[in-house]
Amino acid sequence: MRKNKTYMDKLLTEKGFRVKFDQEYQNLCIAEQIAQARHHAHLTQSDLAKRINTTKSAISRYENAGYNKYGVALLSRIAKACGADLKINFVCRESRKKYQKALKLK
Amino acid sequence: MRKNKTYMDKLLTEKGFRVKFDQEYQNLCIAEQIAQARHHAHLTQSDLAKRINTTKSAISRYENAGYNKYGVALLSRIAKACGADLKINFVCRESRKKYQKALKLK
DNA sequence: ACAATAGTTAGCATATATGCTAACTTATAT
DNA sequence: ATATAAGTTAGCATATATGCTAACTATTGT
Repeated sequence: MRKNKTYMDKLLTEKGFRVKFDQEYQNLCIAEQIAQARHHAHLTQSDLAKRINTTKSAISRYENAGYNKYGVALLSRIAKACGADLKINFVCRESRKKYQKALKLK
Repeated sequence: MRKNKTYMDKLLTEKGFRVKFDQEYQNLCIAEQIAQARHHAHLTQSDLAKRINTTKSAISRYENAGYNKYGVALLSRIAKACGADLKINFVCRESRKKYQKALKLK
């Protein structure tokens, strides 16, 4: 993901922004997390690609937020190569409400 | 995932248990989380399958922990149908250490 | 402005995920 | 014991994820 023109920037110029944002929020998060983890490890897309035996185009695909077909296996390889662990959790909406209430969040 | 004979039970009878456990821990977690979320929603595999327009065999495949080829899109559909949200996070090992230290965990 | 590095995109081949059917095993209830 | 429901497994067809190349655009530094 380039620094100068983010996916958010693109979306903000489009109609129906809010709708798309809601639909793609999950994916946006994944894309951003990959880029963040990679930057945190001081790696270029090419560097990361080499570490996991793929090419920079595959990394770019994952970091561009229109993408929505992530595989857990590849996400996990990417995370490890960036010195991170991939955590996947099913968060029950009901228990989250309780949690938020307990913490007096919104 | 059946109640009476779990994947853990199977593993415990095998040699090299620890090695396999470490390798498959992530997947084990996903499989278990799906089953837990489904049970929490009081759904059978068939029920869940209908909700997301697939079949019980597909659900069973995901709940059986030998599986390691999860797609985020399908996981997300499953989570929603169980009243849960799928959360995916890149957890930096470094920051986790700090966190554990702060909490005086191991 | 120029070169070098970084990131993106399109398009293709192949591997793998998903949906499906049907037969099987296991659990539950009567 | 039997019937019914629940879960598993195998095998197949199709959709899609992944790896790859090559050309393109953007960024950075001099």
